[in-house]
Amino acid sequence: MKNYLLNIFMQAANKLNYLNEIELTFTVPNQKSYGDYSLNAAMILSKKLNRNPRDIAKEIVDSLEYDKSIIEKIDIAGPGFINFYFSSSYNTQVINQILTEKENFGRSQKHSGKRAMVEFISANPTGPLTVGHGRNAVVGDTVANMLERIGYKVDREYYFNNAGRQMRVLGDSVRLRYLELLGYQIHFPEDYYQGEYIKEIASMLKNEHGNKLVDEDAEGIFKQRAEKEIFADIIKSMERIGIRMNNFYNEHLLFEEGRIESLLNEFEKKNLSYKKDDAVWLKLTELGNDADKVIVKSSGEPTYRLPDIAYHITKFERGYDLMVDLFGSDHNATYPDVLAALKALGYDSEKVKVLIHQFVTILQKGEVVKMSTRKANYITLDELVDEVGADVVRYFFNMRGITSHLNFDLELAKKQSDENPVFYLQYAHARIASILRMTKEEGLGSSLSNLELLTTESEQNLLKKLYGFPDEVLYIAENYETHRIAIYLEELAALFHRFYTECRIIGSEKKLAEARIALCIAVQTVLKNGLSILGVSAPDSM
RNA sequence: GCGCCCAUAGCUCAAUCGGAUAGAGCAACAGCCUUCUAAGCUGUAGGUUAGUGGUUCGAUCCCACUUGGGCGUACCA
Repeated sequence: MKNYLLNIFMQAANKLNYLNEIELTFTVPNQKSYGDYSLNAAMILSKKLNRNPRDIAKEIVDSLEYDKSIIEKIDIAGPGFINFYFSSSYNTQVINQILTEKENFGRSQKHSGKRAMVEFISANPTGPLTVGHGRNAVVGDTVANMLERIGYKVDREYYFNNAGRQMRVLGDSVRLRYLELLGYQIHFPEDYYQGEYIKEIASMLKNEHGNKLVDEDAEGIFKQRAEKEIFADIIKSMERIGIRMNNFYNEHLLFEEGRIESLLNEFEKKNLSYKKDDAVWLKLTELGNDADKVIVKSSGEPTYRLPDIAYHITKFERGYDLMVDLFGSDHNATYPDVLAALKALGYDSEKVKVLIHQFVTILQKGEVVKMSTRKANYITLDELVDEVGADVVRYFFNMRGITSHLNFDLELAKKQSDENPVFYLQYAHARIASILRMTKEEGLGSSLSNLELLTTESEQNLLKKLYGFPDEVLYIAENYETHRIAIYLEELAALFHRFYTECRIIGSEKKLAEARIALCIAVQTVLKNGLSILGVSAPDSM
């Protein structure tokens, strides 16, 4: 539909030059009486041309040449909106398209040939994934899914570091628990990892090695084993909600390959760093940021900024056209440093898209749970999946815009699991599957030869909604607005449920019944395609 | 103090570059199953879009200030 409009406007632009000067945005009005698509160009132009918008609108409409069997009428309304009404028989053509393209309906080749990387989760292996990580995990995977739909070849990557103070503390936590199991008197510091999983790992080591490890230090087998077990756990948790990484990038590799060293040299050579108080500072103020930051501490250890920059350079070197980073809001101060440094080094930092999602506030018994992996005060993602299932978890985190703070009331999530909107979508899909089973028994199949019989309001509304799907996917993917897939699907499901209530298939005249079956298949296909972007299953029965 | 994000119906959230009468779900109330799944449908009620000013044909959206909240602001990651 939109493409047709763009076509006729391209022709009109030959006559009216000013149409070339603005971007034409066709929107779906929020009120049906304003047509299927609406254009506000006349109002925008009125300022530029200093003319009455309604006069401009009339001039535009008069210059359009269109097929009356496609566009039924064009109105000028309000201050100068141009409203387009498509014919009902044209609307039905979307069914042919969907039934031909099937799972590819909604895909676009706009960005084919390009490679993207989505970096997400990136939690260090110090403990299980929590509900807090869940939002990052689900949104990251969904962004990756969306980019794939618009043509990108996407890699999912998890960046982590297994060095540093936190990991030393982790190793020592396991060591102390191990000694404790062997009957030693220990003092377990408050700022050590308090979680049960530490004891479990210690217990494994005791079972396998007896008391042979008493003289080992924290950094050796204790830390290594902890990392291995925790990672195995993290990967299992990810798999439960359908996430599979292409690569795990260990920060340590940056040191091994000498990238940290050479990056430091490059900063020095380009006069972007200086020494002060035994530390090395990056001249971020000269690059437009607020303050210079330390990249190598006086102890000789680099701060996280340096490997972060080096890591992003590897992404450029690996040839990605788009690099998406998904962070929680606690990182909102760090990425400008990385981007500024990359730019100063000559990389096109526009190719890096940083998405910051706000935190999830967990409410348990009406109170806010402050999550801390170290203090073992957390609710794991696994516990949540056990409680409500993977589909609900994926849908819940995909339902809202990432800039919104998200309240997660655990009691409510459990109690209302039956009323979660995800079931509304899945129910629509299952209902259609059921219809298809029943109609088959009645000897009815789908037919595309009498689609023009689909003239009722609920049928027409469904058709128009279906038409919008590819545009919607493209828009959402290019703007990283994952939650709008959920909104679209809820609207589609609502239109279907209404259609279901108003329009019967079995019992209708055969030609009409078969056209309606075709419509059902089209709706089912789009529901399934949309749900698969979200990573939510589309059941055939519920 | 400074920076980023947020404030919309009782609750959780939408609103496609600034568009027409701000929409859903949940909760509440009133209806709809001898016929394809009632996990559904229909209707009612619910709003000074935190507040004040500004920009213009038009502001939930942009700007300024105020109030309230989240996260940062480390030689932690």
